[in-house]
Amino acid sequence: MSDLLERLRGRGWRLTSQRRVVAEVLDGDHVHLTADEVHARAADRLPEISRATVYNTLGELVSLGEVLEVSTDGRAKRYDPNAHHAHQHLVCSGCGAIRDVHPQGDPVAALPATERFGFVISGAEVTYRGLCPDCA
Amino acid sequence: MSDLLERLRGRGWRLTSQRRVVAEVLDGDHVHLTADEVHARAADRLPEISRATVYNTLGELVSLGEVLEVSTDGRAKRYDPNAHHAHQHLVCSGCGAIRDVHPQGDPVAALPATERFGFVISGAEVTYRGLCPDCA
DNA sequence: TCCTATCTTGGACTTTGTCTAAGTCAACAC
DNA sequence: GTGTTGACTTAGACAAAGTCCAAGATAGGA
Repeated sequence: MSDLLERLRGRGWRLTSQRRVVAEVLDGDHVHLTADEVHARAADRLPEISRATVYNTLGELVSLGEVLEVSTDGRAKRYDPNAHHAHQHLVCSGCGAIRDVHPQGDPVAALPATERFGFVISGAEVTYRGLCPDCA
Repeated sequence: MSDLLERLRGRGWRLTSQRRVVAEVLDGDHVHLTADEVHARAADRLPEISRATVYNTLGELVSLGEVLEVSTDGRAKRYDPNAHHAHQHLVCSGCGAIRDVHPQGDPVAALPATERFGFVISGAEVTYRGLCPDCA
């Protein structure tokens, strides 16, 4: 994730301790935290950080394409730092656990022209649902 | 939708005027209303209907499998009465318009066993994104 | 017609997210 | 190293979406 900070500096970002901590919290695989969870973990390291700053920083990371916004349950949005490798999500209907998964083929190709109604398609998001080994 | 009311009566539902109006509002193709929109349209016919009743009724219809809950934007959930024909959704990134679409093949089949991590998969939801003819 | 479990209501409350005005500070120039 | 300045952060008010509850109303069976 340190290269992320370099990329952000290259885009004219001021490198504040708050932004650094948010970026650090979002490091790793299969990370899908809500904004509140990001705030809680960031506050462990930087107790004064405000919710508004966490929301601002997450929004900036999303619009820069460094982080994906995922809403799998209609509740809080989740933030996925794995934005540079195409993937979909597998969600446990029992406990809500989320895994990144890689289906075969391109889902967009499965939509025939007659089913596109003149839309210019830019992409597709797939959410697989099921029960994880612990919940099954 | 009148057969829906019959099915509900068969399941022991009390047939109140509020439930009848909510079911009527949800009649038709390509209907994807938010709870607030359902409430507004229901209130046109039955001014005293409360938001709580609309939420209750929608929740009941969803758990009976008569209506699908769709959250395409992380904002308000939308309610889709087309629950008895498998379909996916195409959403305009410009204006938010939603169409029901029917991709080829089964998206679940595209997920190899090695990518299932021991989950028992129950289904998949696909959201296609793009620009509609008016917004393009 | 009466009874009662179920349903509805209004309003308080919670969660998630946005906005604003005032204060702070990173980065650049010197 | 010091000063300057515009971008950044903060606390708290606000808003949208949804849930919960106690009290009153009513559908449908007896």
